[in-house]
Amino acid sequence: MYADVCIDVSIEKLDKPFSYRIPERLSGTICVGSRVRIPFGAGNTEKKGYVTALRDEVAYDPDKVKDILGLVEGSMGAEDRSFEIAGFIKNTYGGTLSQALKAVIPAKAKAKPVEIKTLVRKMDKEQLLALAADANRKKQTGKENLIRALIENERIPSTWISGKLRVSGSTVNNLIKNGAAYYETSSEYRKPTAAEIERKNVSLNDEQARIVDAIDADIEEGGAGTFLIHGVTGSGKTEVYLRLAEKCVLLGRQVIFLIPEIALTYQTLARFYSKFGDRVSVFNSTMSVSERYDQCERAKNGDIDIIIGPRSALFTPFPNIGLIIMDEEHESSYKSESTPKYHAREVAKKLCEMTGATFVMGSATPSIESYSAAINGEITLFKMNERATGTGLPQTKVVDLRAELSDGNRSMFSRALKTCMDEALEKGEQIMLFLNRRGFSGQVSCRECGKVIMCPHCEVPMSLHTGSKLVCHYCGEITEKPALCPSCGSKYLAAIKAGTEQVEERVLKMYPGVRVLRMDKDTTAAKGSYDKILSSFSNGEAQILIGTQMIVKGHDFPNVTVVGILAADLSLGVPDYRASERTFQLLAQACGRAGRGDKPGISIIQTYQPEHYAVKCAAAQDYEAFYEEEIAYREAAGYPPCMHMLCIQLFGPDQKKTANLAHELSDVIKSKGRFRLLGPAPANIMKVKDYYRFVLYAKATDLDTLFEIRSISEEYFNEADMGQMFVQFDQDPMNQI
DNA sequence: AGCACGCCGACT
DNA sequence: GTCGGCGTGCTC
Repeated sequence: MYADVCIDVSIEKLDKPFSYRIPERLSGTICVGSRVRIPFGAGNTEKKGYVTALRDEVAYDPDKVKDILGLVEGSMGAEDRSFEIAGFIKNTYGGTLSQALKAVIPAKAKAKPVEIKTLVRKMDKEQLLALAADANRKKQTGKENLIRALIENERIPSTWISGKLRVSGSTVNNLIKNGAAYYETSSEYRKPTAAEIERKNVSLNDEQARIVDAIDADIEEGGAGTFLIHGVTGSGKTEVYLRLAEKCVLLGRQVIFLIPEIALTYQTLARFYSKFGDRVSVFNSTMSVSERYDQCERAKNGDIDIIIGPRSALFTPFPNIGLIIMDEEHESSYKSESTPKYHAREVAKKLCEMTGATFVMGSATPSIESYSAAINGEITLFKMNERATGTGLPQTKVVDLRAELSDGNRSMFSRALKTCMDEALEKGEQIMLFLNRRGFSGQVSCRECGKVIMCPHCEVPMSLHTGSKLVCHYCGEITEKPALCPSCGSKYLAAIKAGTEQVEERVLKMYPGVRVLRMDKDTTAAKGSYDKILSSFSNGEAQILIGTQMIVKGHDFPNVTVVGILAADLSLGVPDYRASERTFQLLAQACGRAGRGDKPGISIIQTYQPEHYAVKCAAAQDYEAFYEEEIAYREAAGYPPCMHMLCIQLFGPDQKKTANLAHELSDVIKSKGRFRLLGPAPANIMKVKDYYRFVLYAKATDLDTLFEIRSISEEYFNEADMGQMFVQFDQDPMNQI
């Protein structure tokens, strides 16, 4: 008997099955998914891998086939299921099988924390410069590069060395031997936090009961149905989830409850804890390897019924999944941002098909994909319109910043917002100022008429480069920046810039002595500072909270009566076909933040584009109207979900070579068939860490065409002289890193 | 990733 | 010539 083994190395060249003989003594103990030890390479170094298939004969030269050494002790083999999912991920999103397996297997080994190896500089810079010069003289380019990197950085993670720098291990060893640097290994351990218990007894309203009954029926018959609950904030979705979970557990099946990374709030957790006690567990990315392992063991042994966690919780090895719930379905954190770039929504769907589980998604602002699937009848839609608590929606007011400007108000606060802030401060109420900073990428807009310069071919805003050139990041179109606004002729045509720091400065100038908290990437860099800022605001330690996206998610502040959205349209200008959708979601969420307590609240949306449908619909809290406009745009412009897209990203240290590779690839793809290609164009952020990035977009009405393009590309890259260049595929180009 | 082979500069 | 070291290519 022979076995195909997928070896534990995430190098594309090795991403193929290697055949091994199963020796007599092991026959019967090895099956598909087994974790095995195998001799590999000329030196027969011991490697680990997963058995992907069993077979009676091998295609490879039988004389060269080696024996499997044995099973790996104390490790989790890949369950049949994780294997199937890994295959699905690899096929759908690209990447290697071992990468997919790594994403899918929740806990690999029993103990052993992940070791992070870092190369640390030991010699002083002069000595290293001498070494570098020596290496240069001997034409040892790899060594020279490594030394130069070491001169610039005191510490170099080992992933850089093999990845970015492409320096071989022997070169590193040589440097260590010379005493130029040494390896440092470190590991991290953290503990999961326990949520406190809070009991609540809620009865369902008619709307909730109707939904629970319908989905219950599907759970009971194992119908593997997919449901979307479109419910406004505060409509009691969590209670519905709880009832469904309860039903599922009663039937002896397990529940996976997915939440966006950022929304790991105690409010939700506490409600699950109070209902299910220690039969529920939490999974999160900061947990140590052994903690993860424990969770997996508990799940496998039937010690828990419910797991709550971000997208990785999807891979909990429950024996009999009956229900997967995805809360805040539209959140972008459900998509993995590193290879394999899978989307938890699609993987969850697949998992439900495999296990006969029911899939329930919920959101106040569903993604266009899901809603369109619901409209087309592919999934079942439920609406929850009643607010369970009975409080009305907050009042919203849209302020036209162009009018403010023409009335002589050049400050970032409109008169309406200023008045509301004055009043709230006087009454001792709290204020949230939300700065939509997503569109920082240099879109050019007219300060007088609000016109944003768009690419003539792609309907995305163009970005300003080197002061005078406008570039489209989707198709590569380049034009000169016009001196005057093409729409109204104004000379106030400039890239918009605004940051939370400037806002804070202004607020302090306007209200001296008022306590202000700022929350953005800078102030939340330290671990735990996120919760700290939110809780100190919640305790009333500050009256004004200024922040980016992160302040609008989840948290309830009952004392907040004014929400100010400064420059709402900034995120409309992101070169992304999803800009309107993101803007609508953010605005709708932000508006929902005001008046969550018993006091009435007001949200003020300041914008240069008050007539834009994303702004108008968010202010009116009208999702359907927004959807109609947005789907029409996607249909007309050929964007998902009306068409599928594939993003091919090319990275390389040499701008010209990388661009050439991108062009050659484009030609190769075009020569193989009549495919719809856009680009190549420089990526949104073209140069990151000395690597230049180029992107190519492919569009198709069916996914198979895109898969075909991907395999053509992969084939091309296997034969091309890639040097230090590499490539990434992304089935959904939402986040161009 | 890691091992062997082979090429190239440096040194006896 | 030989030695030592780094680039290159292959691994069931």
